[in-house]
Amino acid sequence: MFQAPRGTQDILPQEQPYWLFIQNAAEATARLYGYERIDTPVFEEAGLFVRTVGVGTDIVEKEMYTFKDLGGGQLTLRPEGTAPVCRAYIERGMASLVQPVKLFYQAPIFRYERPQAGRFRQHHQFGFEAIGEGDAALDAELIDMAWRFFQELGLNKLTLQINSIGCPVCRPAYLAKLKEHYDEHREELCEDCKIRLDKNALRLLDCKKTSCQPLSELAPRSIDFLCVECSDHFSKLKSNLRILRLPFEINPGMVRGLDYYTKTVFEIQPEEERGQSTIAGGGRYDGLIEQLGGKHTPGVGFATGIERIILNLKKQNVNVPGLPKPSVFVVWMGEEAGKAAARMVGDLRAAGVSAVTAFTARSMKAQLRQADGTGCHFAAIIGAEELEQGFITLRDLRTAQQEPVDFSKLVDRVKITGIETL
RNA sequence: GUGGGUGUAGCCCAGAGGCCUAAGGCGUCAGGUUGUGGCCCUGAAGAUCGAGGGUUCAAAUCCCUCCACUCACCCCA
Repeated sequence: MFQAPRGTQDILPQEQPYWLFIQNAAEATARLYGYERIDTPVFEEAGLFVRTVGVGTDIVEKEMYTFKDLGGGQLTLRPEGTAPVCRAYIERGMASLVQPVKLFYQAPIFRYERPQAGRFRQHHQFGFEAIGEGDAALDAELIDMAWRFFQELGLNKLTLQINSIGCPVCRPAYLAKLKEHYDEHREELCEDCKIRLDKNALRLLDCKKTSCQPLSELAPRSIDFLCVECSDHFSKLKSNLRILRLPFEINPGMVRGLDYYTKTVFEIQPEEERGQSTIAGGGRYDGLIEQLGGKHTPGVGFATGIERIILNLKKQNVNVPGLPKPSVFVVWMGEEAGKAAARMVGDLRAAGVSAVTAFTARSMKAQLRQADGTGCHFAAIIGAEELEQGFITLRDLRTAQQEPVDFSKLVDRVKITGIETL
């Protein structure tokens, strides 16, 4: 027996209403803020991610699906969405469009991880990127859009955390201070953190180990070391968020797992949740485009995990609209009626009415059961008598009311009632 | 990568070494109505008891290995 690869899942029909609901909300929100859809390839040159996400990060170090194709190139299944969009921005000359360029996407994301609740090897993200504008007003607008998106979905009890991790001007001095601080307490650090100290000191801040937490609380905070530009940027962000009435918290310990972030970083997560519960995360990446060989171009964006949103929709018992079922089930008895039924189903469909029927001669009981099971609103019954006199018996499966309807009037009759949704 | 839990029909699950030729419920299919669904009744199909090995006269049940799922750590959406 074949099984779906570890950490992947089939999205079954019963799950699809959630997906459609979220997709609709995301697209509506994107439109509201002037974002246009972009789709980039599922795989890219491995170097794109190695260079931007960062050599020392978990994603690059141990989570990428990288393979050699028949041409010998090293390709990687997209482990995150921002770098490909930036690549496309440069490659497709979007610098010559009106700035900022606002793009959104829905994309499968691949990371080789141990699966658990809300974590998969293939998951799906909606991502939003605004490239070509460095002002904090854009950061605030982006965060506002993320927030509105979740409101739109009906998710409550969310928290918004922000931080600023500086830029290449001010970060070196901060990192030096940070290392100094942790170096003094090297012996108290957990094993992982000792390694982090040399490789990526920022990561020390969000170690959850109880032994490391006191040290992190005493650690110097990046927001105290910001250069004038970053500091002004952060102030404007906070002020704009207040204007927009977004309830944010400053979390000086929040860092993100990708190296390209500058200045603003933020996360949205459900209250009273910890661990892998973050439903949206993002920030500014002012150096990314340049790093990829483009002109210096600021950018800011965020991504949200669809599977985690669904998890929360279910946890919060949010009602999502159901998908439409077929409207009419054509029941037939006898070979001749079967032919008429086939024609009738065709006519209904041609008129835009969703219709289904039985493929083999089955008892009326069986056909009506099937009609019931498929969720049809009507059963259009055609047997010897109907055939002879040119009408069908239209049964409303919810009220069990029946009426004779002329062949020629069937389409109009069921159209008036409208296509039913569950 | 590290630790814990769990694997019996499509789904939920009983079963704790011989009475298991593996029970029940949901679902599916059929019948109870010569042309009428949802409720009820009857019947049928559907399980190499996750895989492999071992212990035993005897294994779904005990032991070992592997695999998968799941939860947590790590990290992230």
